[in-house]
Amino acid sequence: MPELTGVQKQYILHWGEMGTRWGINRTVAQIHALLYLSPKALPAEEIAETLSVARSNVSTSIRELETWGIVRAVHVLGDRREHYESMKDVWEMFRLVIEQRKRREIDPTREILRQCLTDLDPKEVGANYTRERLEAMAGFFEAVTELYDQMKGLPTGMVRKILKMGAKVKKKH
Amino acid sequence: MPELTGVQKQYILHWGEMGTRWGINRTVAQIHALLYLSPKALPAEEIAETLSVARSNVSTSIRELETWGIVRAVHVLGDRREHYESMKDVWEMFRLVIEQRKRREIDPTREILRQCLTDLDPKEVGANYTRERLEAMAGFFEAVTELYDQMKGLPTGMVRKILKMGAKVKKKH
DNA sequence: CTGTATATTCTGTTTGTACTGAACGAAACG
DNA sequence: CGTTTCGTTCAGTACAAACAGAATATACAG
Repeated sequence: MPELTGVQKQYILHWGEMGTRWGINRTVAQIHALLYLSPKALPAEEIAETLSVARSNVSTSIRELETWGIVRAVHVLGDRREHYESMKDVWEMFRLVIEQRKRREIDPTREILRQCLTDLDPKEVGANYTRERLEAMAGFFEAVTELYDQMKGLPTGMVRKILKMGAKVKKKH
Repeated sequence: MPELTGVQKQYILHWGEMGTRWGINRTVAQIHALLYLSPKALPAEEIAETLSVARSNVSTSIRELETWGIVRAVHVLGDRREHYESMKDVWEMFRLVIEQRKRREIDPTREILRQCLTDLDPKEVGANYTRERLEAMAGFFEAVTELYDQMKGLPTGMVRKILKMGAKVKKKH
């Protein structure tokens, strides 16, 4: 992946842009896009050059991608540099990312909601209303978690099957 | 909603924190949390005081929440200020947010991917590999869109039913 | 029409994050 | 054992988003 073609550039730039919207930093997203498109693993230096960012930036970004488990270092014979490659299975990549965001964002929220419901003093003003609202919110997060648990084990093709079944159930009503 | 109770404070602060992680600004999220817990609509001033933020900040944040359709202004007899209230149906709220984020983030990405596949010149080096990767990614986004379309019309309880069916299908294999 | 209350827009400031370049450290090479 | 090559960490800088407060606009009351 020496010089980028127009299409590659477009994809990488767009991916970087999308990343920022999802709370993922632009460089991290761009590096991932680059590695995803690259048929072979790339050394840090080449990534830095290709994207015109500092090597230190590449270093920390790669670290983050590794933490997520969607990029890993591989070794090339006769080269002592680390080469980085992206996971290519798109479904698995998103599964990993979602799993971890769930852990960091959904789970703590469920926890807080439970805590709030425990702490809620029935004597204070409006406690009933507050409880009602918190319980509605908590119920939603429980359902989302359930949904996640159901989906996480499913192989790729399975999702579509279930979707079709869902469509049928919907029609009946 | 004059003074906040401990539980309310906890919820609002956490919600603000979560917001930032999802690319939603803290004040917007906090205001939403406040209105969600409030049994009655609140005027801008009271929101500003309760959360200790500038009224201008409240103004723009409310505007954003209104754009999403999860907060609206209501009028109170004998008071010419606008009072704001949050939608209380959690599922509907998230449906609205997701719908709009999909429009702004998923749809353009699908578009770009299609564009990239069209623009891809078979003659340039590695075109086959690039196409393979882009198609895998495009396929994923198509599936997500399909999933979204299937789900969007479903009433709340229906989701669980489908999940149960999914669980069964899974067991068979 | 004038004054007052409310809402919005604008401008400058603050704050937090991303990033660079340099310093440092560690591993391989000769 | 010194030198070179990589990789990481650190300190300062740059940038973008969020925010406060002032200025402006709008609507209502008397």
